[in-house]
Amino acid sequence: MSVVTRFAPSPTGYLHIGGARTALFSWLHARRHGGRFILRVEDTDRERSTDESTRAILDGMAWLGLDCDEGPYFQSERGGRYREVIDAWLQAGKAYYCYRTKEELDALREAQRARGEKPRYDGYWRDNDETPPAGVTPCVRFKNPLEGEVVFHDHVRGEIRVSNRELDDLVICRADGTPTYNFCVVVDDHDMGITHVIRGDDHISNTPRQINMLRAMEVEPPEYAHVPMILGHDGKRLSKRHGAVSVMQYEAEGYLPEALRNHLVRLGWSHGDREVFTLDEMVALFDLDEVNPSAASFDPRKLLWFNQHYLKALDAGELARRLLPYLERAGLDPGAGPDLAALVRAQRERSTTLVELVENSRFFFEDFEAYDEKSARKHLSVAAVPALEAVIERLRALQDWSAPALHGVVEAIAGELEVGMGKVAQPIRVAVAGRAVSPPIDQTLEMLGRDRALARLERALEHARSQD
RNA sequence: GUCCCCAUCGUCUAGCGGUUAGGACACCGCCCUUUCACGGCGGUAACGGGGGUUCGAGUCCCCCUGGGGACGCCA
Repeated sequence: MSVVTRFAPSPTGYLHIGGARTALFSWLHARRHGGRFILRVEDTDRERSTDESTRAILDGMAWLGLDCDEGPYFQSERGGRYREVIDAWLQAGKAYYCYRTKEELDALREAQRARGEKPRYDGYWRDNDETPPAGVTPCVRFKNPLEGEVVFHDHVRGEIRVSNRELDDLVICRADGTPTYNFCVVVDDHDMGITHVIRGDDHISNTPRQINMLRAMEVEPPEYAHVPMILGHDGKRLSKRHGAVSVMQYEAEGYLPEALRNHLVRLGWSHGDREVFTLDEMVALFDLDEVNPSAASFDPRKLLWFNQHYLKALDAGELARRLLPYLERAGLDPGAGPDLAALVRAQRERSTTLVELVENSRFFFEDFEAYDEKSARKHLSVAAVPALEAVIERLRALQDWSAPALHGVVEAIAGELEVGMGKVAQPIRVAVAGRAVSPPIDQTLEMLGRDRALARLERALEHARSQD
């Protein structure tokens, strides 16, 4: 049988790290087995679901390269089908109307808790012939089996057994007529032919109930894999306090999808000593049965390392293309600077994100107001005057404005002045970049261009002369 | 409170009864060097505790501790 997996987020927020990892595992499992991957939006809670969230989730999936073969399906559009099953169950005695009010249920739960019991519905309206109270609109509950236990094999946890006594009769249809989550999942997973349910382990306790409902539909349950949660660096549940929790926030901060994907896949899954995986390699190697059952913490520093790794590894032309929006967002004109592929090659080993790369490269695109104070004091003092004078003179005369020729000039001047390369290169660097950090000075000058470089050198010479 | 789950360096992890407990990130040192980086080399650092089983336990079992999850007319 061909594999069908799904990712089923509820549109009540953006796509966060945990959801993205679940989606990735689900996608990988489908791809690995040549199956299909379905996206299903679980928007039965109309109060909390928003179109904006749906869009954010779709954007996040697209950015991560997790394309779906079917969907997105929306549960809000499948009301007829749910109604049909509910009516059938009511008819067959597999479900019943419950007239318990919210207040009664609260009191019941409170009493149970006070007695040290697990709070659960007491089954009052199950097989009850009493006349329904007037003025109460009932909800519908599923008749969970009273005896026996549910046993299933989980691909990451192994065998899981839960006694039906632990389970109560869950609401499948609210008083307002809308179906609830656990019920919709069951109908959808069956209708859509899902073979492997891959989801966060916070759903593990829903699984026995869902299996019971699947049995009520007289179908075999799919296979399950409950993947561990991702915790923040402090070991607590991931939240806004841990910085960027939305996948698209990482995009905004200049991370590459390759990096986030790679970091995510290594959270809970490994393949020997290997750290770096291309998408194709993940697809070829990923195995649900190798997923680690314990929760993992998200380490932003490792993500940074992956990001720089891909910055160094990816094609410079491709990265140049991806750099465009970041330049624009930074208020820079991509046409006002050097060739972008060359820029990427020069800056990627000293940048960890695209945003950082842009900031490190600002001076190539626009003039700066002032020198970095510390750098200017150190490198643009009167002591730098002779070197700057020599540099300006020689560069004016230089015919071939290329890195090798520029390198020759710097080297020659250092030799003539009998000083180290740093005594010449650093003043030039501060003069043209405004600070003491930049790519190798010959490359920096070449990319900057003759006119810009000479103008900035002259300005720096004036500055140096004025220091005392 | 009740039920369930998890447990190797700070973090991600390898390990699947016999290992000097390996790798990666981070950190520290050295080298390279015109800056910052990159790179190279080296280093610090872990089996939560207690009982078993076994000739032998990080690996299997139990308890404790710690952490997490679930207990909605939320998903």
